[in-house]
Amino acid sequence: MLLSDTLMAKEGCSACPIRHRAVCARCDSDELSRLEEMKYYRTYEAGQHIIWSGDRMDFVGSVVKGIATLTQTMEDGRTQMVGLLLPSDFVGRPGREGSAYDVTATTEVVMCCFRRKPFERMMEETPHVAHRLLQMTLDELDAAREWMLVLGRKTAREKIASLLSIIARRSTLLEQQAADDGVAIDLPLTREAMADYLGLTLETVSRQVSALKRDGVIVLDGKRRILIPDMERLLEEAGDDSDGGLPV
Amino acid sequence: MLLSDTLMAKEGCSACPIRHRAVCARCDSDELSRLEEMKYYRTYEAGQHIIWSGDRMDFVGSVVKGIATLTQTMEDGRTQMVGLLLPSDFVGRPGREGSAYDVTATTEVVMCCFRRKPFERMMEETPHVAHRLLQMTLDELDAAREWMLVLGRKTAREKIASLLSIIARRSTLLEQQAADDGVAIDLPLTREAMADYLGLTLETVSRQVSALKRDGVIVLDGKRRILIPDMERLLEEAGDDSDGGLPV
DNA sequence: TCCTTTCCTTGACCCAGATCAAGCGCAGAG
DNA sequence: CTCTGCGCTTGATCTGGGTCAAGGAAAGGA
Repeated sequence: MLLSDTLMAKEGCSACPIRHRAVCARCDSDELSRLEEMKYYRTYEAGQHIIWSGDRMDFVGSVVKGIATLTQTMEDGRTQMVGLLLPSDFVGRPGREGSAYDVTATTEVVMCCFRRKPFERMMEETPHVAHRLLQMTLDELDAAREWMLVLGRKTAREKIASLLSIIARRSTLLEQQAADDGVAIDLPLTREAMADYLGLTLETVSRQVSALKRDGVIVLDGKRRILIPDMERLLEEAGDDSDGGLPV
Repeated sequence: MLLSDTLMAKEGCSACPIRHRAVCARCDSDELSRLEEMKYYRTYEAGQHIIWSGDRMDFVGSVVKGIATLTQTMEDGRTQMVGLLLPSDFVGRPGREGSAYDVTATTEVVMCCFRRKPFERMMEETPHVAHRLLQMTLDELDAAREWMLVLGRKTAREKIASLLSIIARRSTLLEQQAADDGVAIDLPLTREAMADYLGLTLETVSRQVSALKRDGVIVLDGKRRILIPDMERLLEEAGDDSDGGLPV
């Protein structure tokens, strides 16, 4: 999700400030009102499963509030997070029956949903929506591939720094804070969830967070609130070649 | 790419047996002839770069013949393969200027290409194409996420088995061999390329391939040709929960 | 108030896979 | 036919991160 779109999302339809614009930034008013009639909201508590892997999925939607995770689990219990869903992120696969992943609410989550069939029908008729979804999916694909580099080739310290910089980038985009004297992020994940995202154990995550703190790369305010005094420094630690990077 | 589509691809337009159907399985003849006028072919030698990361990319296309890889590289030289392109796979990002990855020909590769701008224009006008591309991109996203589990949580032995089963699945789909008495695959990758795909070193790849051979899970015929006497056994070794799996 | 639970930290030790190093085998060049 | 180089294998050793284990701290709940 690009900055400009996020801004548009903020000034979007009053009932659902993010979703309409996120799904289709260029819909005309007819299409907007059709979307309006179709939509409904659902709230999930922290820890609740939104979708189980293998489940039949009869809706698609966007996260409006809160944070959800996409995870895959092997029979023996090893789990890997494959996506992090922040407000404005889309959930669901138009044209697919089932979900391949577990989707779980990390905090309380509000979703804006559409029943899948009518949504798919509308997608067929309104090219803009399909086009927008293609762009969003390409963004997700880029993010997934960037994460493959993190998982396959980075050290534990670099992995932590990568995760923090991605979360920092996304939350500064959403909150639009200038961040001249450092960025503060509210870490929405437990150490275990971070470990599942990074392909590490929670002990290693804890140790590396402590190490980054000891070395002055980050400042902890409690367990979950993290201050990043120097973003450049963090990106260096992450081994990122450019400050830019892809939308996640 | 689904089995049914691959079959359709095989009986598709004579000049380019795979591409038209791959891009749009449901185009009517007008659209097909427009595609026909736009297309051109390019051949790349083994080892040649098709696209450099960061390059402006003025075309999109499909692999018709040969194998190409998608890789990401850090400044210090660590590299991670993020995709494997077999015949019928699509290359390029409609709506994007540059490529985020290096695309390299592993064998001799024939690509069927379209200049990006006209292709994008056509995409706007023919919803089927956009829809088809969305489906293909969703497949790639699923494959990327499945790979995240491999990279983040599997052991070296499981990683090798996962790679072999994915290549076996894909090549049996393409070649349509029944494979009752085992599957034979022509490994199109060096040990180093396999290592880059799996987030390992080439020594570890070599050792684990030897171990799988010793344990009778695979049979080597030279360095590159691999026989899989029992596919179920291999999938077990890969730690895959189901024999099914996603299209890659 | 104390107790329980959940999340986190830190230490001690171990092992899978990395690193360093040597050598094999085959294909193409001379 | 030998030489050379590349891809591959295998051995020896090292180490980053996993595993096991012991608490600490903060947030409810009784």
